[in-house]
Amino acid sequence: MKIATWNVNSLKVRLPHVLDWLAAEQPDVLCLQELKMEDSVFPLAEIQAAGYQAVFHGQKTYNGVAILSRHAAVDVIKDIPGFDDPQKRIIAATIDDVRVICGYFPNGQAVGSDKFAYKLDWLAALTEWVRDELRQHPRLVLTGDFNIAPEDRDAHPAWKDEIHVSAPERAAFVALELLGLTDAFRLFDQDDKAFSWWDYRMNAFERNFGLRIDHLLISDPLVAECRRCWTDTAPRKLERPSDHAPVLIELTK
DNA sequence: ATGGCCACTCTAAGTGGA
Repeated sequence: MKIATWNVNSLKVRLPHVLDWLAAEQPDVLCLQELKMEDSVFPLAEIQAAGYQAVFHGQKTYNGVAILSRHAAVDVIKDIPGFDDPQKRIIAATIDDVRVICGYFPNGQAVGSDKFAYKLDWLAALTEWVRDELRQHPRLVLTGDFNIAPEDRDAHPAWKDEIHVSAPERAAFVALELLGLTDAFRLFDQDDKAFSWWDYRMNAFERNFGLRIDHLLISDPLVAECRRCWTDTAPRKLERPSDHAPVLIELTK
């Protein structure tokens, strides 16, 4: 089973890239973030024509998440239960025997800002909810755009004490791991300076000034089955790319 | 590196992203 995550930064603009990538990589599950569109205009027909089903939770201009899958997605949850939030950032579903939680974590803008406080509140609510989800679904993946680079090696050295790398954000990431989740990327040898996002400005991609902020955290039964985790930088090289690259895991079952 | 980009929006500049 192959499970992927990709912040597409507008599904309207990136739909051709997504369809090409589905055909090339043939993932069983693809989690998308930053759709930036309402459900009424979600391109369901095009995705179905590519051989995928979809559940989605969209929003105009900002946010929006979706799970595309070969097989049916059931027990769908949208938003963090009990957390009052107008921003559409969470969708969860069970596909085959794996619980998939797809999240577009808040950016936070700047350490100490109102948006930073929202990010930490959101992370705390997420953590308590995922604890419950894990009890019900031992085979679980929490994936998406976390907007957190968990360690120094996950950020270009120019990023210091800023948003995405601050101590409170990294502590929140560790709190998720302490639920019994493992950063699949670090199960395997990886290249140095392996990132998943690069700024559109300053030729950041060509110079590899990036961050690793898109993750797949997997529960212990899936750790035992995980044989590969990698970032596919090919879509970042296309004309008019998303600023994020897809990240994938491959499970033996 | 800190800007210079990109997507979006009551199609103008302004907001937000990371």
